[in-house]
Amino acid sequence: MDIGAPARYNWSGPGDRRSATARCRGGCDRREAAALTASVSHAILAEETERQLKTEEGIVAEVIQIKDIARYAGQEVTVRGWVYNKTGKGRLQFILLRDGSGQAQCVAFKREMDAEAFEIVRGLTQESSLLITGEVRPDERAPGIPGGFEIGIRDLQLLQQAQDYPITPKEHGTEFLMNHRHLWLRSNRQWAILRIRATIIKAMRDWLDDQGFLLVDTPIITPAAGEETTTLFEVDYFGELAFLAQTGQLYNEANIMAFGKVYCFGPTFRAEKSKTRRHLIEFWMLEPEIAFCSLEELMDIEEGLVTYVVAQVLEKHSQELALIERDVSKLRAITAPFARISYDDAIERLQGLAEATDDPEAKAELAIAWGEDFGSPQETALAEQFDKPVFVYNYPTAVKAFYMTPVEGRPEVCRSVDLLAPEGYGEIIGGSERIHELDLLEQNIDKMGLGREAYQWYLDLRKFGTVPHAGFGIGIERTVAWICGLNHVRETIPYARLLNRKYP
RNA sequence: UCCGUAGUAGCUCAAUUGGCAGAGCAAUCGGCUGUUAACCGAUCGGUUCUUGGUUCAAGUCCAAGCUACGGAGCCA
Repeated sequence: MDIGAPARYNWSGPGDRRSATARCRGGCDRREAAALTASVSHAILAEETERQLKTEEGIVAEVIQIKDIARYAGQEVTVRGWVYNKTGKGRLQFILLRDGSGQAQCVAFKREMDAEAFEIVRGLTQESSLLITGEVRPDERAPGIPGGFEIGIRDLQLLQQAQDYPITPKEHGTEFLMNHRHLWLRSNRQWAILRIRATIIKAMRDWLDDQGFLLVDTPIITPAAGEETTTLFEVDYFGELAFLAQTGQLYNEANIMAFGKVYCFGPTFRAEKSKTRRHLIEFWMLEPEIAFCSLEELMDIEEGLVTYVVAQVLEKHSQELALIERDVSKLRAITAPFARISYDDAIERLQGLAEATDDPEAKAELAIAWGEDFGSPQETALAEQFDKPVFVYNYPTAVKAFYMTPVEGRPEVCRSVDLLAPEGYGEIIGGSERIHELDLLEQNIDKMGLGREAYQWYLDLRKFGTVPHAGFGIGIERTVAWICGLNHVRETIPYARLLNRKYP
């Protein structure tokens, strides 16, 4: 469990008025400064004021980001941020200041600074906001991100003295942390995960852009179901029924006929009553779609995308991966090619595993007959046989969506492929060749009872220059959970929407 | 929706066979010149999830409900 910012402080009660700047910018008396706290605080935040301050009395030096601290060794700088931790040793005080880019230890010696400024340091509470000015010096004892450098405090300006920050140094329960998600984001572990998430999304988009894909946005409010009607959120669209999108795929199929290779990226919504570590009600998905593409070519693309994303995270986030204690040797193993096994083969392997085990419980969990879709324990058992993601292709047509192409001469299976992540993270990608023949698609829509009217535009695509094509969807949160080694997707998104949670 | 576990101080938890409601952390006050979730001393802190029941006596037993967590199904 993640712990919050540690803090120890033993001075400054609620009645104290310490939220004054150490020195008012007009050179005014400190008592006046206290009275002016609010207006000064606002002013400090303004860019113009910052420039003014630089010209006065040396309170503010060059404002830097803590991630760049090593470049400023020996120089006086100003950092702006929040108190992540404070350790008092009497006349010596340590502040761990975070500024969003990193963390730096700031050290206050009573003898070396103004008495009142020192008292402000002594009274600092967890998550109080302030500006600190002082000299950067290398010190191998200094913790931080990156660490190894600290700031000897010469002066500071308190913006706000925080009171009773709820996330304390000891462990907290999931419910408490999720109720305080807006504050939990400040904790190291959450900070690291969400930075990696951003890189994963950027890497996916960079790779696709470089491969000649075009980002083409698809609607969030849609007139018809993408797949099944039971899992949709309904929207009142000026008196008519509409739905929140659960996929952009059908629109992607229209878009490839205009642009060749496209992808959409956005939130999708599923009103499923799923309550597992792999499910969110609102989740983000990236969906590429390619004209003139076979299932084999689709697997090549997925493999290229996933290996690039993992490599980018390894290259850019060694610091964050260390912070969340991810075993990076497992990630370094993620290189092409990935194993490709058929559904038939997968069933045989699972039946073999079930036979091999003596544990009756495990035997029951693994039991599967041809034609059934994999359950969660089966998916995990299958993926455990590989130390890389594994492709499983040609699933039974009956368990897959209506638009997937049947295999020629063997219509009971279809040209579909899932990518299962290792370490029990399950399916992160689902994709297929799409049916491009009008008759067959119409038959399937009728068979599923979906109603042709709603799919007229989709059927049009098979009338005006239809071509073989394929595409897939990759779930961002599952990918982040796997790459970060998290046991639940709720930590992979800033504000998770779960079965019983829409707050904060 | 089903199965399992839990709900006690702001947080994380303890409380023997049904017999005075307890600790660590946080907060508050004091001490400390190299801390890494610092440490030491003191103080403050309670509708034991709710409702009803059994009992001389209920945090503990019974019933119903609520909430959360873990798992299943469904899926990315």
